[in-house]
Amino acid sequence: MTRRQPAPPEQSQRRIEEMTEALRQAGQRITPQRLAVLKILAGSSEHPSVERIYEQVVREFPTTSLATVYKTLTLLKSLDQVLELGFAHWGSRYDGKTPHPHPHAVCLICGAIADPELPHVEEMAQEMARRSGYRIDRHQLDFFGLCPDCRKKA
Amino acid sequence: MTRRQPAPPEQSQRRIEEMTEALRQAGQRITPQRLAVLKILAGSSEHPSVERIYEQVVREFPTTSLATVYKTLTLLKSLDQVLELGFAHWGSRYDGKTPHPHPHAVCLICGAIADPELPHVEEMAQEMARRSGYRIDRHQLDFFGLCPDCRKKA
DNA sequence: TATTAATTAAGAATCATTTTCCTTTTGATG
DNA sequence: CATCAAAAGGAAAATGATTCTTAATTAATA
Ligand SMILES: [Mn+2]
Ligand SMILES: [Mn+2]
Ligand SMILES: [Zn+2]
Ligand SMILES: [Zn+2]
Repeated sequence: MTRRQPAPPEQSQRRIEEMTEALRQAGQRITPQRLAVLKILAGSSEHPSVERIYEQVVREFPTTSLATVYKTLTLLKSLDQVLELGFAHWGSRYDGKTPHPHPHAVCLICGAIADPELPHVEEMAQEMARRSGYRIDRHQLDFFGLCPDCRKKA
Repeated sequence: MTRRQPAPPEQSQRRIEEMTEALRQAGQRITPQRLAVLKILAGSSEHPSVERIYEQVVREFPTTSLATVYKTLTLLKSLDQVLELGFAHWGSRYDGKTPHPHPHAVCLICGAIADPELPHVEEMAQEMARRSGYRIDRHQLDFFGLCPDCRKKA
């Protein structure tokens, strides 16, 4: 007897547990639909859109509505278990693997999103706080351009 | 006889001329409505919203429609004469004084936006290009928190 | 099993922005 | 100055992502 679904890699597994634990601690139920959303967030590094998450949840639970996906994301956001990348013109994208703020490279053609580690980000946030007088709580640092694939094709 | 309107400061005046010149070079007409939008953009450091710009234009030209403001902003964006700060949840804000990308501090309570000079921004963009393999064309670097006023009140 | 609260589905509503379509204005030309 | 074509403006409808509302379903637990 073979597995129908490939087992999630351990790192993804760990994130699923972190997220379910966060929900439990907040007194929230782990429903099948929520678990499906969690798994997609923990297993995907493409920074999926709501629509993309919904497509995948519907495969497993065909009656699921978009609103449920939105609500689950709002809930996870409030627990800092997912990072929302809010774009004005293309709708939001979500990162469930690395839920704290970090910089992103965004392809203007195909929408691919990469998140390489960048040094000096925290220093920059502190410098911004110092110079502006604002208390800085979070940031969204987006660099827009063309991904390697689209550069070749362009 | 006194002036009804305060004369715009020279720096603002220079920006108005730059913008009108850019429109002319693009073969676009300088209509009264467009000029009104230009003046507001050149004279305001609050990073006004569309709504805010509209309010002020309507004072001078009461029949102006929101669509005209949107169309003018789209035109100015295409000429790189205004910088759009696109926020997913609060609508866009515009900077006509400094139309090239630069970092901002955004108050989550009152919506105030500051733009102190920050060093090492270009280095960071280059580092992002190097590490991601993307060709980076522009960026939007937003730091969210509380402005000095709202810190006191909170 | 009964009680209660949480969650869900489905569709309506919202809100910023864009589009459509018609009217007005503009600038060139005679 | 009169005429005309093109550009721009105005009003309202359309759009699209997101949120809200309501009623039905489900889960927790007494
Ligand atoms: Mn990321
Ligand atoms: Mn600015
Ligand atoms: Zn690409
Ligand atoms: Zn404030």
